Amino acid sequence: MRLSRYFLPIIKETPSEAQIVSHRLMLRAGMIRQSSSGIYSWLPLGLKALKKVEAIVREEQNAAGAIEMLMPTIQSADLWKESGRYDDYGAEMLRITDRHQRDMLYGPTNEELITDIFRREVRSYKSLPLNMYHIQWKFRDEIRPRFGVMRGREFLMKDAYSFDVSKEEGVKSYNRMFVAYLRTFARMGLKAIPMRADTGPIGGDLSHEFIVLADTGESEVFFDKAFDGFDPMAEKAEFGADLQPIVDHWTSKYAATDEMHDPENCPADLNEGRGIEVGHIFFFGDKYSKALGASVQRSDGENTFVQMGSYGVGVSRLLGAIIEASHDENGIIWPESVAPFKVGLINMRVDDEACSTVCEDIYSQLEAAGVDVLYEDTNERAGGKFAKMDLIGLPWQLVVGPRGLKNGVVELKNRASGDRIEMTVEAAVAKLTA
RNA sequence: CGGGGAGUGGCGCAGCCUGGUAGCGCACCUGUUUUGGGAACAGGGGGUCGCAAGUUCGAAUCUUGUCUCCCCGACCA
Repeated sequence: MRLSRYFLPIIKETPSEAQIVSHRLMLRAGMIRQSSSGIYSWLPLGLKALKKVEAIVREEQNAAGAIEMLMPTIQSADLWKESGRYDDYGAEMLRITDRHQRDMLYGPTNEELITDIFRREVRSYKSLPLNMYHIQWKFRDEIRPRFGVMRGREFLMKDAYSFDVSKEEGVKSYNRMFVAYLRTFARMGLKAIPMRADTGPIGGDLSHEFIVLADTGESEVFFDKAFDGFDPMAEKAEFGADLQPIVDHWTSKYAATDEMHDPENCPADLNEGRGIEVGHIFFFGDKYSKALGASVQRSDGENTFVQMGSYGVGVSRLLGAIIEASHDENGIIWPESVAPFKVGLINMRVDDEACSTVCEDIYSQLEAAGVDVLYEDTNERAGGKFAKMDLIGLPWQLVVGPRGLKNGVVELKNRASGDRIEMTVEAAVAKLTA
């Protein structure tokens, strides 16, 4: 992408409405713009990063055996009245009336809808286990939206729903999601710790929140120092195998948010910090299947209410969480796996023919190799180009200027480490396409 | 919902107390000189001052109402 033809509205000053660093940087880097309180438009750069995060979530869900589908944002109130949550959910649910005066709502979650689909179609235990998910926009009319996309009213969420014939099988489904979540967050460069959670309005008795550590997190967290040495990617996840040992490994050590923390009954030597909840998984048994009459016939011929779990990831919130966890005073530092572009190609002198020729050549080579590259080909001054690249935080900056070209070199800068290395064009292209 | 604050060119703000027809910085456009860490000079465009009533010869400024946004608290992926 050529920056001269891109839409990247940078803000030099610190926006006054943004209190936390991820919100400030997302506004400044031209990723998002607020549309109304807690509701945002995703500008091209922000959308690109959002799609990267979404792709990782999707890959790990698929790997764990979940099947993607898509349910609507607008739902009929009927199912919610049937489950009893139409009244329970309260003012947080955005209620809408259509032209025929039918009660509708903008979905805050999808347990009812998925259960309805299930009960209409599935009759036999032979169809189980089943886990279906979608990645869809949700709306919860938060009392007070804040922190940009971290707590918006409209947000993108991955929610998966598992169906099993028995509690034992249901726990296996739960464990698959548990491990998928460990991998998902790790791949985004995040350290996420599963913590025993309050099940809240969704209900159930088995539940974990996945908390990313960040100073600006919303809840206080307490966890065993042993987590410092835990690496989710070290354990090879074989989703067909018994995952209980991995889950046990991660849940045997103490970890709790403030609401679940028990100072009377925890190890003495704990890490304390703040965290951002980026995922929440529940096993709630037959709570919804009973309310909505979703049952299957077992091999013994008896009918049984299906055992369900639900598994959420705050996809749009993750963008904020990643930036909270990875930035410096100059801007965002994207982990390569979720960076909107892998490399920013900086043409120091657009009006210098030799310089531009080399840049064009590098640009087409990188594009041809499938490298996501943002070519800074504007007429801006050097300082502005550097500041902008640091702000948007692409992992690599390739600086091409007449000064270096005189000696046959370009400069490759690593955003995270700040290291700059001079090398030939060929070496730089080779490094970036490796 | 309770408490606090703010709405004035795209952004950040001043002006309001003490009414007289709107200003600064950045951004934007043109030109010239510049060009390796957010350039300089000159010229230029852009605002019915959130909205609505009212007071007044006259309202950004005073009064009332209303909408929106932000911050603190209770609630949430």
